[in-house]
Parts: sequence; structure tokens; C-alpha cells
Amino acid sequence: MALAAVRSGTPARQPRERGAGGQTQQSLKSAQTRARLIDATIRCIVKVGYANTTTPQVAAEAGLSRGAMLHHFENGQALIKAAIVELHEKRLRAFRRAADTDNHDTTALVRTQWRQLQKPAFVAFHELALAARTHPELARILQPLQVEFRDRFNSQAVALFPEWQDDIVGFNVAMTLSQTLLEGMAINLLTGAMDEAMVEPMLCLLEKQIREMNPAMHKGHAG
Amino acid sequence: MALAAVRSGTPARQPRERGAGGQTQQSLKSAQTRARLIDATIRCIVKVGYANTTTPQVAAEAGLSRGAMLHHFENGQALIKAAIVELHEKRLRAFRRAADTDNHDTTALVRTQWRQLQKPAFVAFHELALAARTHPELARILQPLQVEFRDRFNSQAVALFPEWQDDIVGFNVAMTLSQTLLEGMAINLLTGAMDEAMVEPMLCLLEKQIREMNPAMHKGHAG
DNA sequence: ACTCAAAAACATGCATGTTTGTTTTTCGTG
DNA sequence: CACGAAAAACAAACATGCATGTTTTTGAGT
Repeated sequence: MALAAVRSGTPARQPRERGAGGQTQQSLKSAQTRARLIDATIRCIVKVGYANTTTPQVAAEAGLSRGAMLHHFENGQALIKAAIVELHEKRLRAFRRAADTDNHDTTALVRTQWRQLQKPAFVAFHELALAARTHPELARILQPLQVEFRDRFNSQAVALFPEWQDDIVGFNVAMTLSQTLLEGMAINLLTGAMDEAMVEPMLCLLEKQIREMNPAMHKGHAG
Repeated sequence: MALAAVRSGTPARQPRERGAGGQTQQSLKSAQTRARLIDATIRCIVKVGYANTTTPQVAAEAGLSRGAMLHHFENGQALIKAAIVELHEKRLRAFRRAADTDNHDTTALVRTQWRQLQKPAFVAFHELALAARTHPELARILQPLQVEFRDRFNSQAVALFPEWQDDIVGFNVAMTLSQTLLEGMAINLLTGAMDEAMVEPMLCLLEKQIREMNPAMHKGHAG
């Protein structure tokens, strides 16, 4: 996809949004096609990696001609950018859903997070994140989202687990531990650096560790 | 670099090794040039990422013409393969050195491992490892090395820390925890998913955790 | 008739592998 | 010891393939 420098003029062609709910059938179809293209992009990134994701490939994956695709996005970069935003919103939605599901149980959060990291979305996101290391253009898009996710995660999570309220730094450490370890596991599984059999022990260990860090343990009943 | 399918004939041009220690000045210079090319490859991977590492770039980085470079390696793939092997041996050497330095201190091993992960070699290795996910050719080269490293690490480490001898599974968990968490941290630092300020707390936490898992803690003096 | 989605055709740039040519080192031989 | 052939290091030029962005053409819906 290359993401080659793109002259900053020529904004991407947007489907004209009719003001008050007035979507023409065309603009609706256009939106669907756009969504299909974004999905195809993510699927391609998962399948062949970001580096080998080409515009023809995405078009083929979406069942469209390249010309049609460039009609909607005009640019490889625009497509990637849209895919990144989509992945980011997926991540936010998943977290919100998780927070609603296992209410006020930090250890359940571990399992939920782990399940999230098994999904293809994480693979795509990591591909993009690593590519961004050497791609200023990509980094400019990704960095703010990373920060936003961290912030939202922290502020939402701390509100969700009142027993940690008095030890915010400890809470941050616990959350960072969970995220970092789980992501490390997910990546090491992808790259074959870790044995599948170690997953379950690690998850148990992490749960135990977080349980021990919980302030509620030290207040009510010492142990 | 693309790593495109390469017809399996045409072996790489090797410098003729004189039998009994008889290195001609040519073969010596050739070895030096090869080393320079491998180094240049790794530097390129770190600088621009594996995907954007091209043969002209490597040649330029090494201060050679592309023709000269293809004289030594014949192939982009051969170059990458050599770089992988080099990185693998670097990793083994580093581990061996670490094992010699901080003798019999598992917590010191944490710091040493962390220092290793800060080096550019790790970046290059991870770039290659992730690329291998979608590159059968690369995976065929990398996978055995991953396994070999894991094996050597485990067998060497268990011999190094006799106090763990009775709890090998616990030892494996501890080592996996250390490796996975540290790598997760390193990667999340690279991708900007983690705050630099969290590094020190995490390292301390990991050290403490490993100390508590150590069987010696429970035998001699409880607590 | 007009607009926009979709497709096709076109031109450019770059990385790759191949081929050919030039300089330097090695080694046998007179 | 010198000279010339062989081989290897190095360099440059060539042809191909593919991805990219641009432009033009077709077709469907309002």
C-alpha cells in the first residue's frame, strides 16, 4: 500500500450527506460500499500483512474494481486511515461492552481482554502500529488514537472499580500489567515465540496477581 | 525486499574456503564485506522497517553498489536469511553473556533482559518475526530458530538456578512471565501504546513477583 | 438530461533479477 | 622473480513486473 507522500490538496471524495436524515439510495449504497472496502482492507492486512496489502488486493477482496474503489477513497492512504479509525472504534466498543458485561470484576476483565486480543482486529492493529514506527504519516494518525484509548480506558476503568479509588497508581500499574502482559502473550503466540500450553498458566498467574494487588484484599480480611 | 519466490537452483556464491587455515586476502575481505552487508541490512530494517528495506538501500547503507552486493548474496532473500541468523546468534550470545554476568540471580536477569530488549537488534527481530507471519519463506527460516532459542534458554537457565530444580513448571512459568511481559513492554513502548513512566514500576513489580515465586523463599525463611 | 457509482485504460516509478563489463587479487609457469 | 591466465570483487546497464495515481468511458438511478 506504500502510503506514499500525497499532495495535501484534493480531499477524499465524500458521499454527500443529505442534511436531515435524507439519505438518497445512492448515498446509502455508497456508505455500504465504503464499509465493505474498509472491512476488506482490514481482512487483507490480517491475511497478507500491512506491507503486502495492495490496492488491487483490497479491491478484489471487496469484489470491486480498483477504479471503483478509488472512486470511494481516492487514495491508498485514505483507505488505511479509515481502516485505522474503524479499528480504533471497534476497540473502544469492545472495551465498553466488556465493562458492561463483567461488572466490577477485575479478574473477569483479564479474560475478556484476552478474548479480544485473539480476534483478527488485534492482528491488524498491531500490524499498523508496527508499520507506524517507520511511517510518519501513519504515526500521525495512530498516535492520537493510542493516547485517546489510554485516557478513556483509564478514566472509565477507575470509575468502574471503586475499591481501587484510594490507590490510583496501584490501579494504573495493575491495568498496565494486564494490558502489557496480555499483548505480549498475543504477539508471542503470533510469532511462535511462545508455547500455546503456557497461555492458561499465565492467565491464572495474572489473575492471582491482580487479585493480590486489589486494595479490598488488605482492608476487609487480611490475606 | 519482497522475498519473492526464488527458484531453488543456483546456490549462493560462496567464497572459496582454503582448507587448513589458509585464508587468502580475498576470502578475508569477502567475509568482511559480507558482514558489512548483513549489518547494513539489520540497520536498514531498524531504520525503515522490514517492508521498506530494499536492495538498493542496503547496498547504499553498506557503501557498495547493488551489483557488488548481489555478487556476495545473489538474492534479497539470502541477505535476509543471513541477517536472521546473525540476529539469532546475537541473541544467544547476549543470553550466554547475561547468564555469566549476573550469576544465579533471577531478578538481575530481569534487568539484563530488559536492557537487551532496548537494543536495535530486538526491533529488527520483531520486524522480521511479524513479517514471517504472512511470509511462509521467512517463517520456515525463523520458526526453527525460535524453537531452538526457547530450548536452549530453558535448558541453560534451569541448570543455572538450582534452587528452582524442584519446581520446573513454576520455573517455566516465571521465565515465560518475564520474557512475555518484558517483550510486551518493549513493543508497547515502540508503538506508543505505553507510557515511558510505567517502565520502572513494572520492572519492580516483575522482580517482586519472581522473587515471590522462587522456591527458596518458602523453604529457608518463610515470607 | 444529469449525476454519480463502477469499470477500464493509461502512464509513471521503483524494486527485482539478469547480464555484461571493469578492476584487483591469486596462483601457476617460464 | 616476473609474467599472464583465472577467479573473484565490484560496478553499471538492461529488461520485467507490479503497484500507484490519473484519466477516460460506460452504465444505472433520479
